[in-house]
Amino acid sequence: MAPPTRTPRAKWIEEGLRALAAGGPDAVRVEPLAKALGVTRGGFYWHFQDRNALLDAMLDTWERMSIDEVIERVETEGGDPRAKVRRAGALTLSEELLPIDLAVRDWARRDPAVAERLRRVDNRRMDYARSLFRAFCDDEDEVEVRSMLAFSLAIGKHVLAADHGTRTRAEVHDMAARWLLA
Amino acid sequence: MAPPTRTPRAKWIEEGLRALAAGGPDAVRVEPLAKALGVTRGGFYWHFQDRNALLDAMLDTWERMSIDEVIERVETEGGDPRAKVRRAGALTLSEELLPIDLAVRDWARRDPAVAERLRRVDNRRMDYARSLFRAFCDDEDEVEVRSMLAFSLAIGKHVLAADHGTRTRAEVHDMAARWLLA
DNA sequence: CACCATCCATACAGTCCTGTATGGATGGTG
DNA sequence: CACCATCCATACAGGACTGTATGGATGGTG
Repeated sequence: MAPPTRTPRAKWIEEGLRALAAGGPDAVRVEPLAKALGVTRGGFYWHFQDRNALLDAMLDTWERMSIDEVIERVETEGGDPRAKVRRAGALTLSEELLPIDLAVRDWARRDPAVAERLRRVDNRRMDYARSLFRAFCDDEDEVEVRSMLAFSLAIGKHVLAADHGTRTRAEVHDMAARWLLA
Repeated sequence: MAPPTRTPRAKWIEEGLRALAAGGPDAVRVEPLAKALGVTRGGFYWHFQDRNALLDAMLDTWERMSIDEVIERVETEGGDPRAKVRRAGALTLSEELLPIDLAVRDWARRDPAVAERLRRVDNRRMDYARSLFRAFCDDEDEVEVRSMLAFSLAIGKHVLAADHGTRTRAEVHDMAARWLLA
């Protein structure tokens, strides 16, 4: 019923996400992917209609990975709301997910379908952030401002290229996070 | 001495930046650029050694545009520090410069030379932001945090895809900015 | 052990791009 | 008006990739 496939669909998607993270959507090319997997393109067109079908499948798994799994992990681990905010930020922008997230974010600027997906994901993230901030912040405007700033800070941490003099980026990030969670 | 050149160097750079903003570095291709300018590639290789030389030249002019010109304009217009912060943010992420900035930021993730340029630019921006925040904020740690958050917010404003319920993005951004400038 | 689902290799036609070479065209300058 | 700097068109060779077609190979199942 389940023969041990050699290069199943998921492998192509995984390698595709790696390529996306490293070089953007234009770097997701069937031939190099096959080379990276040690095969030829032969099997690819058995799994996928064409290159676009792979791109779609990649976005599907990304959507699941970067929302459902993150929220689930944060909730099962528990902790107070402040800890959860930090944990959710750390998880969604983990070593593995961060480069994909940034690549998708850039991609969304030129592809409306990708933009729509990103909107869904960011909305769920913001909803979750709001729910956490509300636990220790009454004013609804302030909840919105803090959520927005927290999200911006999480992105900015990885996207800004500036130095911070004697401080490290992590130190500044931590001070800013403390400010937002006060 | 200066014959009215038909498609001078600057035209190629300008069109190249347009392509960069629209589709990232991979979209900066000589043939399509020529088509957009209504000529063939004939003249391109007279101005530039190769495609990479154009990319370099584009980054040169971007560096000038997005720092020197912005700071100069903010300083000549004057105003109090809080107004200057807002003005600098609005200018560096103007309709014209924003998409280029985001494209360069993404590009920097996979090209060390671009990353180095971005670092130079972001450092000058942060230095300028710090100098403005210091005008109404004594604690040096707080200056750093506010600068970092302000910069992150400016990026986040354009990069996050979430909605804000009944509020608009501009309203939330304005509330957040007020918070940071308090 | 025959069969069939699953996957792979190879070859081909077609597209789009790069960089180079070469021969103009155009218009201000001396 | 001849000249020269500046720019353009065209043609060529080569590279990387896409999608399709076709003929296997491999291994669990009945």
